[in-house]
Amino acid sequence: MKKLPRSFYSRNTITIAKALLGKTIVRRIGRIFISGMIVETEAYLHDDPASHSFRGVTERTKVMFGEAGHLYIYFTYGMHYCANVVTNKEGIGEAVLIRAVEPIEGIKVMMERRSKKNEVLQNNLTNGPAKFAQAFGLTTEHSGIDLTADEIFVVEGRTISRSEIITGTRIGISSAQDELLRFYLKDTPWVSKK
DNA sequence: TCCACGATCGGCT
DNA sequence: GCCGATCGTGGAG
Repeated sequence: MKKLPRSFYSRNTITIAKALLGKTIVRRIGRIFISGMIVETEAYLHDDPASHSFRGVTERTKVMFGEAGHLYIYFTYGMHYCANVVTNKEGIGEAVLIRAVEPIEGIKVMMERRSKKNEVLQNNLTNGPAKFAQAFGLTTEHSGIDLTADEIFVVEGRTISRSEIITGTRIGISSAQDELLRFYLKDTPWVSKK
């Protein structure tokens, strides 16, 4: 399957947040493939007080201001990582947070990383941004990786119709709480819990 | 230097 | 439903 090209990522961030739904994100580790269908995203914009880019370029956030189509991963709450896709033009500072995926390949590896039993049956493996990052083994060491290269990338998945996309408010933020910048697929048990 | 807080999760009541 | 874990980041002083 074909990787999404740079041009996919260097567009309007909200468009990309919706367009990523149904796509498959893949991590390759040697011959092992871990993949999942993206079912929930959030957009973080340049003039958005909830965005890490809001106060300008810092050591942590500089990759958000870099070229589109790279990963921005940050560490939070002293123990969790969250992964974003950098979007829009270089210098703008926007990204899409991947909040949840439906596991496809590498489920055994994901379960080992999450070190929990029956996670798949309970849809608990990747239904949250830090759970997804943990299952895929993503940390700040992977921040800045180019998604058009071979280690982590996104490919076409299921075709999603407009009516399948639910829009809502973002989760876990303390400013801009009313902005409708969260998008998820209807009728899937793999979205995060509120 | 210091320190409050966080794009969360899981366990406990 | 609530609360504690746990530490890097960056704004304040």
